[in-house]
Amino acid sequence: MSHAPAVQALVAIPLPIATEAFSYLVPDERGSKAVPGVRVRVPFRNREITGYLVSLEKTGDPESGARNPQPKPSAKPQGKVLKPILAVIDDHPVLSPAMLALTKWVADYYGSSWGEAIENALPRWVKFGKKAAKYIEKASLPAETPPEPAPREFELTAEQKKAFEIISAAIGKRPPVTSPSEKGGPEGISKEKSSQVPLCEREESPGPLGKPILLFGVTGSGKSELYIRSIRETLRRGRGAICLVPEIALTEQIKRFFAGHFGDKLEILHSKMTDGERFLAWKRIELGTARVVLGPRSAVFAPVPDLGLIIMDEEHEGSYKQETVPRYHAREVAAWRARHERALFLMGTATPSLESMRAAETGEVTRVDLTQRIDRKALPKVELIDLRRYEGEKRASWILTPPLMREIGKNLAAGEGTMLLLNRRGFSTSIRCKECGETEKCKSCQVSLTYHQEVGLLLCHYCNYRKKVPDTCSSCKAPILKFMGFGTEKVESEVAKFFPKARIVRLDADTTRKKDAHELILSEFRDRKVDILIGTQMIAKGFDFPHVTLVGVVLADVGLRLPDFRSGERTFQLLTQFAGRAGRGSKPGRVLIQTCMPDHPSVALAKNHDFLGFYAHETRLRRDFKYPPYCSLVNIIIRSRTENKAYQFAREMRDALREKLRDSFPRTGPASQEASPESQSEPFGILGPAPLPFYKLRGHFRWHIMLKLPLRAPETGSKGMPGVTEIYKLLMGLKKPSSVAFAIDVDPLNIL
DNA sequence: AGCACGCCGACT
DNA sequence: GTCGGCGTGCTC
Repeated sequence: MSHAPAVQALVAIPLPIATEAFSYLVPDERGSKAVPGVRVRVPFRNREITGYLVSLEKTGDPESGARNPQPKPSAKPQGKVLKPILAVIDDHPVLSPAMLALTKWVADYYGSSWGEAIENALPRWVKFGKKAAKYIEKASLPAETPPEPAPREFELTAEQKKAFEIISAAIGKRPPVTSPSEKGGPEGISKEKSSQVPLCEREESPGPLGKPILLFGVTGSGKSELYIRSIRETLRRGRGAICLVPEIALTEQIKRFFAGHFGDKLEILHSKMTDGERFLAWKRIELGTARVVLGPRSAVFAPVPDLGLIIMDEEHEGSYKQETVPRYHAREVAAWRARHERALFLMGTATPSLESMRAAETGEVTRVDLTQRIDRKALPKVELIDLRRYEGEKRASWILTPPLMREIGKNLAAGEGTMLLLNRRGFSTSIRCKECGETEKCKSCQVSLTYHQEVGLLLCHYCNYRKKVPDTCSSCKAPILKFMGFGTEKVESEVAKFFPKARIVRLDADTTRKKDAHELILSEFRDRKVDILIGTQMIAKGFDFPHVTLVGVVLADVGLRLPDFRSGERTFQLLTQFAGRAGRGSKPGRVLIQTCMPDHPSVALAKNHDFLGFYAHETRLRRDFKYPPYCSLVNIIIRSRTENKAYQFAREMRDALREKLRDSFPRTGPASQEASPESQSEPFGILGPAPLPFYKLRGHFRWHIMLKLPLRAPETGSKGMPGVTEIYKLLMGLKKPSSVAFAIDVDPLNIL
């Protein structure tokens, strides 16, 4: 019997397991190295794996088992003899206490294990090895950056000045949580509790200055300039900053914009960098050599010590949501992190998400408006072209109407840039049999196959299945097949046909397969080696091409009929953002939108750049039908190759959830049948199981269960409602056939 | 996730 | 009689 005060450690395991952390003994000789945040090798069942030490707890006598003075709900050694930690991998923590708390919150909110959330927050190289040491020295040196051009200084407009006053006041009134620590190392959260890690339950209400800011500024109103000044102000106070952009492709654009302002204090962080580059960047950030981090959503986890500012550009962008476990939204992670590290969270966009707009309405977020473009440039004039008026009419092209054609011609003659948008790639949407009316479909997805002329194949846009164009109909063998609909490839060939001298380039998922292709195409267009840029939504996002004066939408209705409550919002955003690409230089811009639904609010209100009008319209729908931001959604997707098994398991899951939530919903008993989304009397509840819009995808049959919960229930389990953590544990505890898989998606963006 | 344990089919 | 199929359950 040992009487020495033994030390126990909680270790998070990066596997999909409901138990959030496992207890291990810390052998005396490893005591000094075993601190929260280090990686450890531990025995796990009959193998050995790497886990993350998340906290330490002292116990009297480990052999006597379960008598913990303060039993943690998380880990229960329940009388078993604990196994010892085999080795401590790191000399210094790879996770600060702040990062441990953040990843814990991510796991709880989004329904993953703590270990998975930790692994997600760390760069790849941590997983493997420690070829590290040789880089560390290099990391503490300033990076060799080529001499940068002197930053262009812009005079702020009156509106920008006012906005900046609010922002800088918010930055100024946020002292760091801890007094700058001895080493200036990665410290983050208040000392009193920081040794015991799960401190995230603490919900302090942020004062008026603790609120995030939503910078709502029309396209071209100079948001980037405000970002630069905000970062500079943050640096001036000795604190660090993170700037998030929707896509890796946009880091280049912003980096160019930032060039000269932050010198070697700027570091880029994204997943397409090599491990070596990432390691160096990570270390420079961690050591405080670099103080400004720029990158896509994953950069929200950058280990910036004494973080003072998080910027999220194009806040409404769907790419901020991760589609793999943990399915986090960088906006929520940033908001939580900023709150707990006393940083300012600054979001910017011309078309806010309904969530952020609503938050501004309720006062959780401070809204700051920029209503004018810089230099008083006018917003481009938008013209709608009603395609129904041209129906049956004889015309040269059935894709490009005469007005659009005319404008393209004019622009070419004037030597100005033109962009054409169609949010659908490929050549033909489908090919249909003239005899029986059937279209060629993907065997594993039941979706129409799209014809791609360039590769001469039919492709499935969901699973990438490809096959040759058949000579005869697959279902009735009739030999007459007709090409239906059109995509970007067809637009390209059509434009080339009518404007043979124009230099045209296409930007979509197909032309950007190759590495750097994206940047290459864009720079060709920027350098005016190309007259017309044709593409999918990829070309609508945040780019600044001053020479573009004409912007055309080939068909605005794509996506407007999708069975997704966000389709209207997405279409409005796409049209408004795309319209904003025109007239950013000295000459005014024109926008032409071809549509069959000119009266649809998403189209009609985009014509007037009327975001507030759209918000008023859309928010009414969401409130009446109880959709976000008036409720929280949790989507559970169940899939199996065997049709019956998916459905059966989905029903078992539904029953278990009903049992669990029985008392939470005022009037929803187990007897209430599958609630329809239309029933307004019962706004909250369990919907489904229902087949997903793409019932058969990649050979899997897919069902989903939707939980409609009161706001904020995922996080706190408010109003007696279980939180996601509890639901996650419940679902993980169900006995599940191995042929069935399920995924939990909290605050889903796509109901697919 | 892995990995072992477990109970039913066609093979040296 | 065994090798091995993958359904089921557990990991401090």
